[in-house]
Amino acid sequence: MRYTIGEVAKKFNLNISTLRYYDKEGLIPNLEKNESGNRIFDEEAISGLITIECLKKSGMSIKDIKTFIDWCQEGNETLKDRLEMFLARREALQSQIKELESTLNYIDYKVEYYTKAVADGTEKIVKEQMSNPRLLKMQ
Amino acid sequence: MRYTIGEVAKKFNLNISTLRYYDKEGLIPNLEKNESGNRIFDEEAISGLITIECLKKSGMSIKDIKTFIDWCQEGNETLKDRLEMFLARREALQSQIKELESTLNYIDYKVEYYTKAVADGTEKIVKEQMSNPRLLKMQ
DNA sequence: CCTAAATCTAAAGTTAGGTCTATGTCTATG
DNA sequence: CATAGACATAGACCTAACTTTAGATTTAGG
Repeated sequence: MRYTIGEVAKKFNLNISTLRYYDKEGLIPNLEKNESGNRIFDEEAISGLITIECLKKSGMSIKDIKTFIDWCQEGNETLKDRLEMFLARREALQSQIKELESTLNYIDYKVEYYTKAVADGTEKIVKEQMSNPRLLKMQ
Repeated sequence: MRYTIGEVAKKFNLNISTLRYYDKEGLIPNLEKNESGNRIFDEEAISGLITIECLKKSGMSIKDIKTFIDWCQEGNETLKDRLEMFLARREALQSQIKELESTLNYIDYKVEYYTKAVADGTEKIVKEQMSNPRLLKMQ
């Protein structure tokens, strides 16, 4: 299948200018254009965008994604670099998830705290009762 | 305990100017100053900063954190707002974690892919073999 | 065929969240 | 008691990742 920029924008829930910006930054190599200059996204471009979205979600910068895309163009010589990059991304993601889980734990405590405060109609009581061990552990 | 801005910056691994910026933005209400104007962070300021860091990690903007801090100053009238905010934060965090886990799943696939590619010395073989079901599911 | 909607480029503008600079005062130590 | 290091303010600057604008061209449907 082949898509216009508008179709792709809708598909990925991205702004059209974001796609043009990615193209300008070199994230979509070999992007076809028709005779009058309109971009045509083929399966390869789409699958590239899926990877870009994934790397973005993993916290990578556009610049670093560009480096990866360049490696892909360079062929088998860069396979090891690419593997190492994904291994590093995996580590990064795993610790991000751990951090979010610990943040969630603190939020859970706050939910408990304010649930009680709302029930009491005042913060005073819960403030005295919950000099919380979990909170102390976090510091 | 009472701390100088430098000590707090070290404790939280924040830039000194970031703390001044937070102060300017109103995130640290009732911050004491000594006679010559130097900031003094007491237990309350520190515990506020812990909450700020937590809310930041949960993806909240400085502006929204400010709204919360203001609610805290306003007293018991805003308890319900605060509870609702933390409930919303919890939801947000839970879906962030889910999204990161799904991203991790895709990265895992890429690791597998490139591990095989590196072993083969070429991408060609793995590219043909792994027209991956997991990948297809993601799209 | 006509016109609204989609696309193009280049370049300027925006936003969040800091970070840095210049200039001056304060403080702690040998 | 000198002086290096910490702190202060105001305001300029920075970066990433878009987003908007202006002005021109193309495409698609009635």
